[in-house]
Amino acid sequence: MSTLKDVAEKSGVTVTTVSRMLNGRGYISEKTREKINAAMRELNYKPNELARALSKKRSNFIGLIVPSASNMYFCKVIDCVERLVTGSGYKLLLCTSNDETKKELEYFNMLSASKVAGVILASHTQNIDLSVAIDAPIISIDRIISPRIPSVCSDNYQGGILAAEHLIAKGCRKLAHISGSSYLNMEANKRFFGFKEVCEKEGVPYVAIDATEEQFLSMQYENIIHSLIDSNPDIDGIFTSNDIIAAQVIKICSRRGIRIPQQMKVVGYDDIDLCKFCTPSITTIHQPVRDICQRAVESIVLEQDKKGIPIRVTYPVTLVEREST
Amino acid sequence: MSTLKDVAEKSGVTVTTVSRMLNGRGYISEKTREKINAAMRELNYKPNELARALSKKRSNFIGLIVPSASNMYFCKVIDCVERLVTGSGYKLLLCTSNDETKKELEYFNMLSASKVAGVILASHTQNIDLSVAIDAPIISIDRIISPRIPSVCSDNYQGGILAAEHLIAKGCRKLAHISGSSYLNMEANKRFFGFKEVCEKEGVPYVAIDATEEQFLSMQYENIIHSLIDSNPDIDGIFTSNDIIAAQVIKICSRRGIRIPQQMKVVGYDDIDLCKFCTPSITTIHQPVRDICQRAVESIVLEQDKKGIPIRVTYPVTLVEREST
DNA sequence: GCTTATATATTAACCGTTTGACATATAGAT
DNA sequence: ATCTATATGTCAAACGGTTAATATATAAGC
Repeated sequence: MSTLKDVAEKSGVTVTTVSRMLNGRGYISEKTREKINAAMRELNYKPNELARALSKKRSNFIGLIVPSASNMYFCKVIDCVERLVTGSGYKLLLCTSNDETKKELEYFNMLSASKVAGVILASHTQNIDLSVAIDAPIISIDRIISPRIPSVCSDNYQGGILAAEHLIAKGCRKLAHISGSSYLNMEANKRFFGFKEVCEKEGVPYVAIDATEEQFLSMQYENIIHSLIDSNPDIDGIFTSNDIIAAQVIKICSRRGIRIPQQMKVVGYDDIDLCKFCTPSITTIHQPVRDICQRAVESIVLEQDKKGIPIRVTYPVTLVEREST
Repeated sequence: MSTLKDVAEKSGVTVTTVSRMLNGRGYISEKTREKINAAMRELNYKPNELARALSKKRSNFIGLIVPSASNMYFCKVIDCVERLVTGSGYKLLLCTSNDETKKELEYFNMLSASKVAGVILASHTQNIDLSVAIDAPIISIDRIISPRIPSVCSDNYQGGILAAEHLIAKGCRKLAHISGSSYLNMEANKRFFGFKEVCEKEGVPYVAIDATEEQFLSMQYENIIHSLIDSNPDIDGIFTSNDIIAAQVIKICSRRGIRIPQQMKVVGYDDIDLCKFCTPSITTIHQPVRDICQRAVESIVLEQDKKGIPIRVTYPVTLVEREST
């Protein structure tokens, strides 16, 4: 593996000159530039990123912490972030925390030790001031972690409003809401508040139940869905806080012979691919994941040059109507 | 941010002593060990991983290249690999190649420049000898890339056999096979060969169609499914090369009023979460993703110490029966 | 008491870059 | 011919670790 020194020797200049060219500082004659380029090509030179980062006291890694990579919503986040990070000349260090604070802290230490350029947090960690643990910009996605850490969210409150309005407009007389684990993501609770507000304004009765953290991670909600329907057989519309719950509602209704959308209408949340693949396909609230991720990555990149970034950014959501309503 | 030197000064020894302790080389008195530990704690010292890697000429990053992170099968791979990599003291650099050779090469150069400890390839790159591009162990998942690059696969041929046998045992009289893009993953083609062999042995007629690369990436197979059914209205069993196609078959049958499993039986491949969430749920061939990933990560770790690893490893698959058959 | 083995600490070079300080060459202005 | 800008290049010290070679202290063996 050839080094800067090899390139310098081969092209008859010093390492400083080569480095200067590589980093676009100072002046370089066209002739020298040519010589260096030729040498680099000939030696198949690739700058050692570790040495470079050590010297600059900053790597071009960006850390992304998600609870899990097997949850389809986070997959979308991972996919978007990876493309954006790479597109901006950085590299993605992926961390899955299982939503455990202990693991999140370990990852923070690890990322800090690798001198990452920034961290994007899509995992919980309520009320922990992580900024002390790392000397790099942090930004959280769809969660507000502490007053000082910037966040980029979608309009969860509005999402709840859209869902409730849609169900009511479609003729539902009694609604239900099933949330993910409200403990894990306080922001997402706003979906319920929006939903609730509309129900109350329109005088439509509703019930609400909350899944546990364990259910969220294992993605198994059958039990609570069954008991919800058992104890409220008159419900004709369900708004779920994520699409995975919605898919299971559909499954259970089908088993129980409840026809969708005739007897029961379902609105999910997130708009993951699953919505399209289900039969019937799922009406849902579309989160602008791409926009959110783009903002997050941009923030990290901008903060490299100490440019100020807004502390709170909110993107609008939209309702996507499919077969389940 | 404190350094080794700070720790050494604070505990009244030299950096070598501290480093020696950190790396568990040579001898350290219990007293010294205590002093150093106290100093490290007090200074909240974290070794700079970049410096360490530079010095050792090898980082503890492991690169994973997948076509896309939004495909549910690869999500599972990402999730498994991340956990295993972290569990072995490494960090995951995630790369999404879109199955483009050019991008894969770029990623290889990038990974090489970051002195990764190894690369796990779950993306195509047929017949390119990537080992020249990087001085680190490479291992491919579910693909055979070149004679010299080790791979870990599941038994695709057997998967095809299980699927066909199951459909025939369930009473199907005419079968169809829809493959992903056979161009992208030659290994997966063996699923068809296994399927074909059983059909021929049992004297069951079949048709086979192949999706395009574009369809694989966009996950939209509706067109070919419609035309398959249009031109072969007598098919009563379909074996698809991945679960996403299977979900769409179910969707289209439902639209066309073809009842599943009564009039049409469907077997998918991979056993991603989607199978459970679909209505009806999907019978599929289960790939032991965890085992495969574990083997892959272990291989990379073992090769750090130049331990030999087998060039080809194959894991068995199983059929998981659900509602679609 | 002297030699040897074992335990512990030190010095300094190296990993591959970046970069501030400084040197030299060239050309234009006076 | 001298002075000043401007262009081009060089030296050497960081960055934060690792590690081979070497020195010193301690205990054991005879």
